[in-house]
Amino acid sequence: MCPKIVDREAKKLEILQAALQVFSQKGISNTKMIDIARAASIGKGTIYEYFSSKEDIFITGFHQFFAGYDEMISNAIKKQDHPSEQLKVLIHVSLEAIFEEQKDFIGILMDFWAEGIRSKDNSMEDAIHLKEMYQNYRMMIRQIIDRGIAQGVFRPIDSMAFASFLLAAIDGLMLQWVMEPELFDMKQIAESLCDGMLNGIRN
Amino acid sequence: MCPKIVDREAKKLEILQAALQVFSQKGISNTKMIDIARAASIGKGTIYEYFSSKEDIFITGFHQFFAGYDEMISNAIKKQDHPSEQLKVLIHVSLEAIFEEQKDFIGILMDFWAEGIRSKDNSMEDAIHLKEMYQNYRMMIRQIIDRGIAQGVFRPIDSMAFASFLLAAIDGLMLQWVMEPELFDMKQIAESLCDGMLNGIRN
Amino acid sequence: MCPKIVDREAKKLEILQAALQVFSQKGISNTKMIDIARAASIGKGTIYEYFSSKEDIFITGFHQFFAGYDEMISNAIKKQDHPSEQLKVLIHVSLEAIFEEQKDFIGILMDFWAEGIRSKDNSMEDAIHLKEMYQNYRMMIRQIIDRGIAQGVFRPIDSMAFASFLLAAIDGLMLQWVMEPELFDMKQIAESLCDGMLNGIRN
Amino acid sequence: MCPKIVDREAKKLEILQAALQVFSQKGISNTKMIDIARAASIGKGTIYEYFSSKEDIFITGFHQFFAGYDEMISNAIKKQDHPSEQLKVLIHVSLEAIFEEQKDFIGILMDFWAEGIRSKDNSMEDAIHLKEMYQNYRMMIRQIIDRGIAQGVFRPIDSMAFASFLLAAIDGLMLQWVMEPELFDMKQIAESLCDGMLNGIRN
DNA sequence: GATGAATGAGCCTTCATTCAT
DNA sequence: CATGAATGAAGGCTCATTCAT
Repeated sequence: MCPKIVDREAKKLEILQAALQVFSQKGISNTKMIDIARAASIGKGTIYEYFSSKEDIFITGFHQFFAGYDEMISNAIKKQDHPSEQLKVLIHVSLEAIFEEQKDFIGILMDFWAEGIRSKDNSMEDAIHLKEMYQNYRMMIRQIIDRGIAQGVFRPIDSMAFASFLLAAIDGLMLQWVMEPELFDMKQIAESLCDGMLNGIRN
Repeated sequence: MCPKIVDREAKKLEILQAALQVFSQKGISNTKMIDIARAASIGKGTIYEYFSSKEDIFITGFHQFFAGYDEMISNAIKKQDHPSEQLKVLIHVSLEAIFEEQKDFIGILMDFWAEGIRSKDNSMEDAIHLKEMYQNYRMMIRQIIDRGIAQGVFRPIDSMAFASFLLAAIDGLMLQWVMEPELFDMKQIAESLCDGMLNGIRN
Repeated sequence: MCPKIVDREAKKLEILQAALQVFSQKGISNTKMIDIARAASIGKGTIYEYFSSKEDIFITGFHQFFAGYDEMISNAIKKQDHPSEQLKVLIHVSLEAIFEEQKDFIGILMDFWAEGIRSKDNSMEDAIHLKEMYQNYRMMIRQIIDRGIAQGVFRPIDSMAFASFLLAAIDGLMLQWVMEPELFDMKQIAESLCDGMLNGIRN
Repeated sequence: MCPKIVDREAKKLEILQAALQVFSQKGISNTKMIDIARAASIGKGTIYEYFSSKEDIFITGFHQFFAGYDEMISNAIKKQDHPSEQLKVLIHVSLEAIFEEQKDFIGILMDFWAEGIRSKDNSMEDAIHLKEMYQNYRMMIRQIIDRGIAQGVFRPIDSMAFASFLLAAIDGLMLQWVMEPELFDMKQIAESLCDGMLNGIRN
């Protein structure tokens, strides 16, 4: 709470934002410390006042990125009451919000993905936990479905399998969007996905 | 056609296979030229007799990998006549065959994906064409659907959108499988996907 | 004489003590300015209010260390009157006192030694004068011997050579003690050295 | 025995010699890899083909240096039969030979010494074993003495203590010689040391 | 053709020193 | 005066590529 700490935290965040920016543009393994320093308008050495290594920046960025993502979706869901609406919101936010609010950072999502997958054979495995992140996401979906089933608005489907398919569809669509943004109208795609999914499970 | 050339081509392929093997195990950016050389049981310098650079190996490997993938699917489809069967086969082969026949190479798929996406901001863009590969894949699906519609076995849906969704589901499921292979029984997942997709479009 | 100046000098000394402490523990080239600052419970920048550089600290510490050493021995000798006793005291103090009174600082002696020797090919040569320190020490011994010879208590030996040998023995024994303190009982060693030396020159 | 190995070993030795040369001139911690490379007339990276790190060079050099020293002394002793002669030879070789045959490398002895002592608080302790080297040296002396006592040529003194004193004298004299080479005539000093030591123990 | 020894550009990281507060 | 955040020069090390044999 003392001003020093606030300043340091703020600056650390600033550097992190700069790093995410650069990661997004050049890819993680192509990003040099000097790039981050320049992006943050600081000296190369200053980065090490706030992060212990390049990997530290990556991991911190990774978590911040997904924490923000999670929070965005959680918040959106909490505002809804009805399971159908919650599912709609989840799909829409997952696919749309990120492009609107963090359009610049979409490249990095793919990078984090790749690195996260790669981290299985890595020293980073303990720090990355992409698996757990997916589990959380899957759980979020399952709970919506299960509540919907309990309330009788959804048919008694295998909520786990459904969650996996929905997750797969969202990720897969993102992947295609990244490659050809001009080909996809995300809003419409999201709408279609909602329709398809809800039609399939509505009672 | 002279034997020398055949030999050269054969050796180039051998190196490529070795490279793919190593890429698969260590990730592309963690693979050193010496690793490839050792895997191919040749000298480090010899690689440069067949490839101009590490990037050349990557790009050639990239294309060979996806060409093989494409061919596998194309061949499987050709053996079928009925659009429903073709769709089934496409899904099964896409999800299963790769794991069965190239189980060792699954890691590399993710890597190529990541690099392919990354190549958008890269000098490699002209050489990678991940976009075109996706287009081809999408087209394969569209043609099946369109023929099915023409034959009256499928409802007159938006075949392009359908292809995108199917592609998305396949990619997304793969992604999840890579992270938690033990969680997914691919055969069953593929079956479910077939059912869901075909039910949605069958006339 | 104004209090400010006294304060400054006192603080400078405080920092120097802290520096010697750290030098002793970590070795000189492994000691960072931040270590000294922390040991002195001051800010890193504050050191530069009292010393112009790390080298300045080293040199000042070097001189203070040996000045203290010299003073200790000189004082001990002055309390004695008889040359034999003076020689005994010199040997005992040289070998024992430092371990008893400055046990913590024994590591640093070796470090200063090494740096002092190294300084021959160094920019520090002008500041270190290890050679002169040895000369002083040798002189101290010579004067005792010469007085002893004059008084007829010692045989008319080559006092310079004797001083060198005694110095050599003291340094060499220290060196061995540093490596294996548990192997040597300094008090006993000192006693033996006294006996041997005095026997050799006593009239 | 195959030529490759011979060449590699020869080159490794060449680099080591160059490194020792530079160590000797600039001190170990002031020696940069580029200095060694230039001294060996090779590229910076080439060093790493033969040594894994700067520390590796230091440790290898350290051992080679002392191994050479040991061998020189052992060989000289073996040529003598009588304990008195062996002791004489040991003293002379220890003090003289190194200056004559490796005059250029005398600076490095001090450096290795300093580093060896410092290594007590170091990760290098396991690799350096300065303590063991001293033990070996001490043992060499003890065996000569013990044999002399057994043969009745030496008085029944404490051979361990004697060895320590002799060692101390040798090291201490070296130390002074390094600082003021012009002040000492090593041959004469060695002669005096022989006389003193032998007189003290001869039966 | 095949090889692996040699290379040096380029990277991450450290740390003595500076300077605005 | 005191401070510690900021700095950038410098160093150890890696590795894709070259080239003499």
